[in-house]
Amino acid sequence: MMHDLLLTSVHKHISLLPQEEAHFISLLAFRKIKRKQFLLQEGEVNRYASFVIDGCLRSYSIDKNGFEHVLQFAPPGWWIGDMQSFLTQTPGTLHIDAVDDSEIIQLSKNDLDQLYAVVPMFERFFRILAEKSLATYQHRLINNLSLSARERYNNFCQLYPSLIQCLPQKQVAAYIGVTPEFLSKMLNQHPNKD
Amino acid sequence: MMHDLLLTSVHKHISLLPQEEAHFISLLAFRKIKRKQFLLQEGEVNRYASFVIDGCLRSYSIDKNGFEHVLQFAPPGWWIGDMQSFLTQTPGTLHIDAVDDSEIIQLSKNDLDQLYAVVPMFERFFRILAEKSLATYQHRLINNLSLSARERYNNFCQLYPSLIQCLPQKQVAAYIGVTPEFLSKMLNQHPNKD
DNA sequence: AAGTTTTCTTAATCTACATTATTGGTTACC
DNA sequence: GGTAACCAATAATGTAGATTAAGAAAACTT
Repeated sequence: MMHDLLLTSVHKHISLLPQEEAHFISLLAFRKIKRKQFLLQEGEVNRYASFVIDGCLRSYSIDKNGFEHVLQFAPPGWWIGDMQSFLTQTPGTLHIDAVDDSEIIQLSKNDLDQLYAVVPMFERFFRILAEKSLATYQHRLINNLSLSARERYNNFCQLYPSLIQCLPQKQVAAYIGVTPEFLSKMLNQHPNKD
Repeated sequence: MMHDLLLTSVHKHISLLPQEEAHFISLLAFRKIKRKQFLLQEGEVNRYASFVIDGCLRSYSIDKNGFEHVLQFAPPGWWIGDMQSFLTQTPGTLHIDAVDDSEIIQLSKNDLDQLYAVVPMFERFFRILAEKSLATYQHRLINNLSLSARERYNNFCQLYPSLIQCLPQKQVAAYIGVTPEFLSKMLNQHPNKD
């Protein structure tokens, strides 16, 4: 069923009564996003948490020279949003769009806040998600400070083997923090060097 | 009183009954850490969440060439730990030591897990902390991908004006991701350029 | 199927930052 | 109070990766 992936993820961390689960499901909205369509643009308020069930989205910022820097790719099973904007409900700095035709499930900030009051177990669920995500970003930051471009690329391949196949090279470059030209040169001059 | 700073922080996000607060306090352990003393070393399991009430700690990793990269500074009012190690209770990759003589309050992973069961409101407290921290790391990552060393330095000064005063330059360098030599040159060649 | 857009490749040149080495100035400590 | 340990400054040299520019190869569009 449509919510299976999300419910599986929820049940991995918390147990719910049938009516709690039903209430949760009643708050969810299904939505399709076509390739290259925006889910969010810089300056907008991120009013929904979005869970990807098919396709792939990405969040990124555009710097003052017009270059894109990818914060996150979200294949099925991942949440995506502009955290800062979502938490404070103020205009954000990130763009989010679909790199493939995608299907997502959305939960509004208002509904989420009410969900916390009605089913406090969700506090735990999102605490655990946030903590794991936090540890991941800390690790990525350390990697960016200490590894070479080649090492960051190998890392990415190892961490997201499914993404490497479906993403254009320039997106990978914008994630690991090099120009597309340099990534191309690197891959063709020292192929598969590990 | 000794726990004031921590309780103020807790009350900013959640309300507690007197006996809930008393229970929380009963789980806390006070500890002093002398300058340069280790709170945690690479390969150890991080069994305690630590809240700084005086002084300043830092967490950092050491790369294969022996260079330090600072993940976080923790002045009074901040939590510090190796998140990955704390969550999984497996050996971690970070070092944590005191940059000044410090005083901290510790809460063990076991006690914290029990606290969640006894006083579920703490799920919310630590969810909020994790979410805010997550947004901060995302922002720092984007900065590292898109800004020059000079801009990252200015950013640091603006974000942590109190730290700039008490930290040696080489620690700031290890945080923003440049060598101490380059930071020194940068500051003396283009002083205060903003 | 031709045309348009996007992505990848290659190569020359450039630069932000690293590396190495030396110095002098503090602070910590037997 | 001397010596070790640490920290900042400076400078010469080196390099990973950026920039610019161009053309080739895919990939969508109609």
